[in-house]
Parts: sequence; C-alpha cells; structure tokens
Amino acid sequence: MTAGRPTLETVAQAAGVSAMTVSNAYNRPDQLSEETRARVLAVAKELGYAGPDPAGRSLRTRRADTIGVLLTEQLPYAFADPGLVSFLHGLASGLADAGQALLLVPTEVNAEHAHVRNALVDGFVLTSLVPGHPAVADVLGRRLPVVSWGQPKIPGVPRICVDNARAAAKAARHLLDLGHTSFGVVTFGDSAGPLPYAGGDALTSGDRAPSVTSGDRVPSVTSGDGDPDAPARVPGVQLGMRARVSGFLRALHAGGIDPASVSVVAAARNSRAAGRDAAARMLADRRPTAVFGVTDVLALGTLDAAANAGMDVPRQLSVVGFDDVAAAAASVPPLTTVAQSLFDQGRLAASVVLDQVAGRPVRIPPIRTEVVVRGSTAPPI
Amino acid sequence: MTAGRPTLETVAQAAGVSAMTVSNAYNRPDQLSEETRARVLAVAKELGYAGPDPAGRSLRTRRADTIGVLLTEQLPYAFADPGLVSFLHGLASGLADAGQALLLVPTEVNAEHAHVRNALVDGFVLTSLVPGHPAVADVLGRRLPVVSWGQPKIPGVPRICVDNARAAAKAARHLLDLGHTSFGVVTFGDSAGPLPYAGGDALTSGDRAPSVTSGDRVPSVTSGDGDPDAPARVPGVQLGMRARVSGFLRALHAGGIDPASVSVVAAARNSRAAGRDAAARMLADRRPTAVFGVTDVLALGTLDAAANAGMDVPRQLSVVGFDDVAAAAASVPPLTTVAQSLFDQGRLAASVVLDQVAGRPVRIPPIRTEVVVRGSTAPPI
DNA sequence: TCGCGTTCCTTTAACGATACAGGTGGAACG
DNA sequence: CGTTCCACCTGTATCGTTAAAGGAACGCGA
Repeated sequence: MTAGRPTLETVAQAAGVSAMTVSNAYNRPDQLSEETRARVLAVAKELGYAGPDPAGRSLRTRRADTIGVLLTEQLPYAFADPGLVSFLHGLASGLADAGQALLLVPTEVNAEHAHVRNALVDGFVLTSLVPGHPAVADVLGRRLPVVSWGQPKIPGVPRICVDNARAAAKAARHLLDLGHTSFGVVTFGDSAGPLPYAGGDALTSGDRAPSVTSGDRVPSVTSGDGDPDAPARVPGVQLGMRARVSGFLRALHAGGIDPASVSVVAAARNSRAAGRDAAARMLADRRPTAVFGVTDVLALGTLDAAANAGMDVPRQLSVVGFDDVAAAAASVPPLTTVAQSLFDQGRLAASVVLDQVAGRPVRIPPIRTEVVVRGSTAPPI
Repeated sequence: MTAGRPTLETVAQAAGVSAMTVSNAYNRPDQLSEETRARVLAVAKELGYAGPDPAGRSLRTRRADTIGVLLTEQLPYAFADPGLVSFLHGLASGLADAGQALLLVPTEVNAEHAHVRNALVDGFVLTSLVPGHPAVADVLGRRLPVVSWGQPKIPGVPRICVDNARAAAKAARHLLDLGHTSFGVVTFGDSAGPLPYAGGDALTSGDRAPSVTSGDRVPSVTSGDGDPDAPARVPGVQLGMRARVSGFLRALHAGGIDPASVSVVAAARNSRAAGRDAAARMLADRRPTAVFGVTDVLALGTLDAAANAGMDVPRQLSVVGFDDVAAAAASVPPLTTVAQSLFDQGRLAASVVLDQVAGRPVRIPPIRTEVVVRGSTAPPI
C-alpha cells in the first residue's frame, strides 16, 4: 500500500478524501474548502507526493502545453547560427507568453527518428529544412498542427517566409541609389550554382524569378574551397539564398546593370571565416565598389577581407548584409543590412502553431523587410 | 467504433490482431513476423493512425526521454547571452547523443510555475539561478534528478561550476607576466558592490576569497548608469562575477600590486554597449594599461571604448575577457580571454543528469580553464 | 414546510499504452 | 510417437490522472 511512489490515490486515502479532491487541491483551489485543501497538501507533503504526474495528466487531457521544434540541421550548426538563434528566441518568447514550453527535437539520422514519434507536443515548428528529410514525413505522420519556417514550402503546411528576392532587391536599389555600378555577391554552398536568375525550377511563387530577356548570361562562379560535402548540406536554406542572389541580380538588371558583370562567389559554408576567404578571392580577382553578402555572417567576413586587403569600408567598398543579426550593429564599421526581424518571425511561428492547436483560423501576414543603413555603405569615390 | 481518433485497439481490431501486436509492430519489430508487421502498418496507415501515443507510452513506461532546462532569467535575456547559448548548445548535443530531447521551461513569475509542475521530463538542469527563486523549490519538489550550473550552490544538488576566482587569477598573472602595473576591471550589476575581495559571505568554497592582510582598502567603484533595477536582476550570476573580480584582485596583490590602485567599474548590464559605456567612464578618469572584463561581452565593449578614445589595442591598452565566446576570436583585435569551454560544461551537465536518471554514480571532474592569448594583450609601452 | 440554490465532495469512466506472463502450433529430434 | 523448443502472438493488469455528473448537507426566503 504505502510502497512505491505515492499517487493521487495514496494521498487521498491518507487524507480521507477522494482522489478527485486531491487533484482539485492542486488544480482548482476554488473547488474545495480552504481547510480541506490545506490538509490535503499537508498530507501530500508528508508522504513526499511530488504533485500530479504530468504523464497521467497529459494522457487524460490530451494536451502537453508544449510545442516541438524540429532541428533538421546538425544541432551544433543550429546553435552556431545567430539567425536561427534569433528565430528560436522569438519563438520561445511567443510560446512562453501563451504558457507553452519549447521542446528541441533532435533528428538523428539513424534511429528511425524515434524522437519525432515520441515527442510529447501539441504541435511542431519546422526550421532549416532539408527537402525530403525523412523526419519531415514523420512529423506529418503525427497529424499535429505544423508550421514551417523558410524554405522549402511543404504542401498543406502553413509557412512563414520572407520574400527573399524582393528583400534582396531592396539592397540592390540602396546600392544603385548610392551610385554604384560595379557589384559583387558573396553567397554560400552551391546556392550560386544553377543560378536562379536563369532558372527557378524549385522556387515557389514568392521567390520565383521571372524569366528574363535573352542575352542575359549566367555570371561566372568561383567555387567554394576544400570542403566537398559542405555544398550539399543545407539545400533547404540554399533555396532562400538562391532567391536572394536572384532578386539582387534582377534588381540590378532593372537598374541598367548587366548581371554578367557581377562577380558571384560562394563560400564553403555560412561562417564568417568562410565568407572572408570567399570575399578575398573575389577582391583578388577584380574590385567591385559594392558587395552584397546574402547573410550578415558572410557580409561580416567580407568586412574582414576588405580590412585584410587594405580597403577602406565604406569609402572604397560598400558592403550590405542580410538578416540584421546582433553582430551587424556591433561591427566596425556597423553593417548596413536588410533587416527581416527574425525575432518577430519566431513569435509569428508561435502564434500560427498555437492558432492551429486552438482551432482558430490561421492568418499569415507578410513579413516586413527593410534596409537598415549603417556605416558600411556610402557612394563610390 | 470507428469514430474518434484511432488507437492501438482500433488498429488491432481492423487488422485482426491484438493491441500488443500492434504496439510491437512499432516498437519491437523482432517480436513479430515481417509480414504481420507489414500488414499491421498498412492497416494503421489506412486508418490514419498516427503511431503509439507518447502520453500513453510515457505514463506506462515512466520515462519521457526528455530533460528540462529551467531558464530562471527572462527568456529574452537567455538567448541574448552568448555564453548561455554555448552552454545550451553543449547540453543539447550531449542529450541528443544519449537520445534525449531538451525542453526549455520558462518561468513566469505569476502563474504558480505551472510549467515546472507540468513539464514531462526525466530530470532538470538549472541555469543562471537567482537565489531563492520560487521555481527552484518547485523543481526540487518534483523529486527528479537535478544538476545546477554555476552560482549559487543548492544543497544536495550536484553542481557544475568553474573556479571563477582561480580562472580570473590566470588572467591577472598573464597581464603581470607581460609587465603591466596599472589595471582596471569592468564588471556588471552590483557585483563590484560589497567587494568580494573584502568579504566572501555568500561565496562557496571554490570561490571564497581568503581574508587579506590589513591595509587593503576596497577600491572605489563607479556605479552603473540609468537602469536602477538592473543591478538586482541576476544576483546568481553576480556571485560568479564577484568571484572573478575577487580572484583577479587577489592575484594582483600576490604579484605586488595594491588592489586599491585598481579601477573597478560596473556596467549596468552584461551587454557590449553597457560594457563600452562603463569602460569609457573608466578611461575618462584614469588610464590603466590593462583591463580585465569579467565577461567577453564586457571586454568587447571595452575594445569599442578604447577605439572611441583613440587608444590602440594592444599597444596602449591590453584587454582580457572571460568565457571565450565565438565573438571573442572574431573581434579586432582578436580578444585574449580566459576560456572555460562552456560547450563542454553543457555536455557535462547532460552526462551528470543522465547518470542520475540511470542510477549511475555521479562524478563531476574539475572544469579546466586556460588563458587563450590572442591579439588584445601585449607588454605595456 | 417546501423549494431552490450553493458549497463541497464523491463516483464513474475513460485517456492510450506497455510489461509480463502465458498460450499455441509446428518443426526438429531421438 | 512423444518430447522439446522456438517463433509468434494474446490476455490481463495496471500506469496516474481528470471530465462530467451526481449527491449530501446547509441556508434562506416564502
């Protein structure tokens, strides 16, 4: 009887009440007299009862008050990416406001994704997706509310995603307005490969580049350095990066610039050091007066490369990033960048998934982007 | 019958087998023939069965395969702190290796900490504790395995914590070895207030400063700027910061420096901007040749202040940080800092809590710290 | 006295799964 | 032909909780 871990029933018997009353003592204090409640809690404490078991509660109520985040990427990469951290930050904030906890669900490739199947959650948020990743199918199999963030679009799943092409176009127009005429782009992975400016096969509407007039040629691309497997690692992300390159080039074209004249280099990965190396290759080759980094991380690396090359930013070289991560404001000079408020997107993801959980209609407003002009851009000399 | 969500039983009846067999089809493929399994799974798919319900499983097995992290601080602050992010990174990595997920448990002050009570976890990791925070009592009430990280020590709970005083002393000796004789310290909150070098009341053994010879006077402290509530916000963290200040001053004293000659300033909070402002106040007053920032974030702010004041780092001013966050290696000049491998501490926390869950004995090795010499320190001119 | 609403507590019946202990049929073996 | 063994599957008993409905006691106005 007294053996084992105490339960509601144990406490109830010891206190001379029903199990339901003990439950109410914890969860609905207004349903029983203050003195009974005090007595029950005292008995519970004496027995070492730890409170109503979450598993039992969750089974009964069909709620977990928890939302899972699927991290398709390698976990290390996830925490190292300041953009993703900002998104998680906003997501956690939005969930906390609604009284929900956040479960980070790792995806080990081998173990049949037991985590996805076992996760005690009321819904999922999918981030940084690799298209066709098997864990995604497992998530959909759970038949729970889902929202995805960024690329790619999953049929039937609400999605939060900036219009990368349009946002990148804003960066281009900012540079054009300053009077620049020679440009470079630093991207990463193989997102410069089959250039989206010419194609657009896998791109969804928001990111689709319209076909362009004949005569446009695909700019030459310098490939990444010695990390052969890196390019294939984050194709989901790369769709977004492609759209940024595409949108940037298209806006330049609209501004009278020949896209073929633009140097496009690809870093091995989205890291500051890789961006620095890629930008250094570009600057060794020819010297544009303005460079667009498809992420702030790459743009910051470009600042490093410019410093190493003895170029003054912004007098000899203007640099624009994308994301507006925290480090962008702290660099020297402070980075001009396309802000997409990743934090707000995280909060939006929270509200979208919670709307679904609650059965409310889902509405996804467009994501605002704007160029934040800081010290890294200026008219060319 | 067919109404409602399908369960093991529903599937079992449709497939003409027992519920247990359906369960085995999902969880122990070796317990039934391949063809039966295929048939069961096919029926399940047809019925739209989402797989064994995690809540039911968790109730029955008494496991959640999840570890909770209690974020006592405001959630926004947690994600904004690169040191904490590194720790979480290591923690998530260690848990993922063991097949465990990570639950971020927010602590809203009002709602009776329902999250802590309802969290479906097998154990807790406590971080960034505010001493006496009521959520901690709730965690202990759950009677689950717990490990805490950093300050303060909780009786009966294993704790992972660097010897802050000793580590800070290494920074001091590095600067002494370079030949510096005039020093400054940038800390934050009120961690400079009742100076640990003189006191040590709340400090645990690892951080306790030994009493010093008479004649040592408490250095004057410039208070933080206009954020009156900031100082009281993170006293748990501040115990650690106090120990760093203490250890630094003590080592200087051992090296023949009068602690009273050291300028100690406190930033309003642990942010780069606040560190810059605090350092600027110090540099406007007097100009030491070496400054110790108790966190990298503050040390980076100090670099900014030095740049603004037209001081060359490291020629005119040496700067040492603490933590070795990612940004430390990327600053200009790269920051010399006391590395404490926050990532490894996160992994250690994972193994400690999992050892407890599994009933294995807990062993906490000492945390290694070392001075990573980069470009921000040099002999004084 | 009766009717009626309140307050406080109890009863009943799931929620969905898995551990454990069999049971069954057929092949292998002597 | 009886025994043993194995592969495969089933029956039963919980795991701990809460929703919903019900009932006893009490007070109060008519």
